[in-house]
Amino acid sequence: MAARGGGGRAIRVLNVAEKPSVAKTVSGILSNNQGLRMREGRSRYNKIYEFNYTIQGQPCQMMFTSVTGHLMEIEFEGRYRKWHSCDPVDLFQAPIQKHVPEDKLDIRRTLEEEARKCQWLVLWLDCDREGENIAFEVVEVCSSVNSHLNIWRARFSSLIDREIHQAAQQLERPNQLFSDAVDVRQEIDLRIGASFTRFQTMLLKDAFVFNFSTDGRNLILSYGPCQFPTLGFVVERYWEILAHEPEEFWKIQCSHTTDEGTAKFNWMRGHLFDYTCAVLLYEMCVQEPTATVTKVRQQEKLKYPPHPLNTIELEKRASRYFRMSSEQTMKILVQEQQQHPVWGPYAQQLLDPSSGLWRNPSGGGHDDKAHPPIHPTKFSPGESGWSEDHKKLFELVVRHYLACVSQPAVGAETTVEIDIAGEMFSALGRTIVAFTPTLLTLESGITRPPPLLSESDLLDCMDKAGIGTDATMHDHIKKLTDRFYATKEGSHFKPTNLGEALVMGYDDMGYELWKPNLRSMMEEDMKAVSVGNKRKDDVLATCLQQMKACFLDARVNKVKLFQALEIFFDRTNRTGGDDQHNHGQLVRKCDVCHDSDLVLRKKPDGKFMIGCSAYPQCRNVIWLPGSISEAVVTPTVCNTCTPGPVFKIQFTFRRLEIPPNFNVHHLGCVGGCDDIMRQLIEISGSGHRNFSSTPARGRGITAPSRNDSQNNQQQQATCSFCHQTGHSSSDCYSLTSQNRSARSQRVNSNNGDSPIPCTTCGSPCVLKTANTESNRGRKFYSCQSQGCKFFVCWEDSIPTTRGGGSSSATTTSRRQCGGGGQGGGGGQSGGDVRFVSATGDPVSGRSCFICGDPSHFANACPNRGMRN
DNA sequence: GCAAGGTC
Repeated sequence: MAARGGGGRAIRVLNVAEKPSVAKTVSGILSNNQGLRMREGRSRYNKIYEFNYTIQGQPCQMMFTSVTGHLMEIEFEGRYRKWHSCDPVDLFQAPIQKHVPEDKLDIRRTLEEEARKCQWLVLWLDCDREGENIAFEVVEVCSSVNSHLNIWRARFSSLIDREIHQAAQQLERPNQLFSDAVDVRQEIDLRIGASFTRFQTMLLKDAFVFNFSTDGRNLILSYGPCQFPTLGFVVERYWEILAHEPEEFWKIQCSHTTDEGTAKFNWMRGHLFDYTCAVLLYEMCVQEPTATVTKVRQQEKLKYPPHPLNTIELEKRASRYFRMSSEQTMKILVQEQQQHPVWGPYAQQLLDPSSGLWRNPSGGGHDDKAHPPIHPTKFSPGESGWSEDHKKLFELVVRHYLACVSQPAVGAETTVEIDIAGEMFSALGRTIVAFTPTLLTLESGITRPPPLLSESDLLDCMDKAGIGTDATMHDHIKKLTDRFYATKEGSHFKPTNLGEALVMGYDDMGYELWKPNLRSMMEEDMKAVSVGNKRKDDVLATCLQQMKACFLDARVNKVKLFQALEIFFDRTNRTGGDDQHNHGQLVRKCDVCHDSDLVLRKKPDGKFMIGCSAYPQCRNVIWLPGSISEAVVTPTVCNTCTPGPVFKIQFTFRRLEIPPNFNVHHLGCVGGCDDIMRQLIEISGSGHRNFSSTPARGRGITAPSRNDSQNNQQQQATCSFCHQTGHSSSDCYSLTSQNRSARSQRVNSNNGDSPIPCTTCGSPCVLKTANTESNRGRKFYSCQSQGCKFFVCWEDSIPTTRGGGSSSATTTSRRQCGGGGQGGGGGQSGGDVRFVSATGDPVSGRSCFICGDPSHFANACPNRGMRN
């Protein structure tokens, strides 16, 4: 710390913590609970503590208050807040503002009032990026009323006396770069989330009959950079389960029973999928059954203590051991602890240097900079007023902590390997010399798919991929059920049809928007901003540019979303609200030809028109004012105009092209009842006239053209996917999972004689039959490869004629998959040895090798097994 | 009516 307050007089210091409890605790520590006074602030929860303290020899009169997390929020400027007020793509550049929301205004008043009276501001926010950003929010509020404040940052990671005093004595300056990284995250999250959510919702919500109850709530098909990858994990596992093909395998079981008990030996090949081969080996063992012990290995086994608990690990363990949800766990966490009758003595022993029990905890490799590993802060018997869950959780924290600081457990392990007719088996923990097995059988088993993801698995996936923070992960999981994207069955998550269809739609476009990569890339960029390796504005511009390109492309390919949803849901006769960009949005039935629809379209020059969808056979047209900048058909039906329904249109006019007494926003009707519309046509002319005043912005329809990239020559790299400059396709946020043209070539080149290859892994797809009312009996292809993503397309949408080979599409083998194989599809793993039979013939016409009866296999033979 | 991040 460089500066000091003036002279010997006490200076007034405003201290601000991230939450009320920290303000209270830190005040208690710094004042040593002497002369500590508390008074009310403007906000009910955020008290103000007062005490005297000395910083670097300078007497200080301390005022200590708090905020409750972020003080400010970002939001689009007013005219972009209504869903139909603009094209969702505009949200990638719509102006945004940071403001203190209504429910935080009282906290702002407290800060303003106190800041006016103070010379110093000391920020006691958490020492992570979010905390740094909140610090700057506090600075903004306080500086606005007192520009002379000397601003300091206290850095601490736990509420321990020594650390708090040290932080107060070694004040630093706040770190702008850390805060910048959060500004970038907030803006990207808002723009991507709002644009895709509005797009998806308006496109699909009214276009399908969703056969589930929304409990009276408005259905929102939200997209978020955290919630969607979380859904992705759930769907991906579900697909692995669906794609799992049970496969029979064979293993030789061997055990030896004596008076001391039974030793079970595991076949070191694990299991074989080739029946003939397993039989051959088994027969060799049966004919020559003496087991020779080839190796006895005795070694000391150390069981290392666990790493200290971080919040996520605590949530995972609480979920696994107690079936407590992560949300519950967070709530139950406690601070109080005293001498405990059970673990108290062990703790005392640990602390005794002469016991030699102590060992410094190992590093877990994670550091969020804001919190130390979870540890008991005090002792508590925990008997009074604690719920059972409360006690269990506390015991977990204490026991885990004691384990962390203990020496590893030492055990002895004996491995015995035996040889029967050249086949090796092994057993643990027994010492035997030579023997004839009491049991030697050939057993069959079947591979099982992995289970659905549990909450603990899901938290693990999110943690590994960096999705969310320890405080928000359970919110993202909960959002999946709130949005009807997934259901919780027991402690496992299963995607709903809606959740699966959305992921399928984007996947089929070739996008990885549902995968964690996007968030991981953003997180890397945030880190680069926070250490000064990348500039805030550059990261923002690049990311938004790429996501906008991705958005526009997704809109062009929205038919994929329709196709995916059609598999599960029936269509309504309403088109989606986004349809202006291809087919037009339905306004009413055409009153000239009485056959087709009048639809609202945006022309390439940016002007809007309403014409008959049967053009050029029917040339009916309704003229619109030329001053319209945006027009979107709403679900609202005019109750005056007939024949109905005539859907009202939300218009936005260009301010300079309409008289001042007209509103730029107008929910209008084109059925003839709307005087405002008539007047505006008279004043500004209709859309077919050429106005030179304001060139049309032409947004929304076309993907970024090559001209865009040519205009910007100073950046060399041009992405081959989104055609944006400044990055290559490998760094593109749009993250196509597949080259799109290669993808369509694969489907189109199918000559009908072979099964449709999966566009992801190349393995054959199977034909399935849809079971919804409108598509019942319609066939679609889906990849059945283990661990592969799902490729889906309707059979009748494939342009080529299939020549009698369609039945071959119903058979598939997962071994033909070129890209699958990971993802833990089989419940059985390890030791899989696959044999190709010597003749290469398929194993057919099997009969029991023990008795020769073709009615059963050896595993079901009454004569199976061999006993001494 | 939209995100994710703080926190009560």
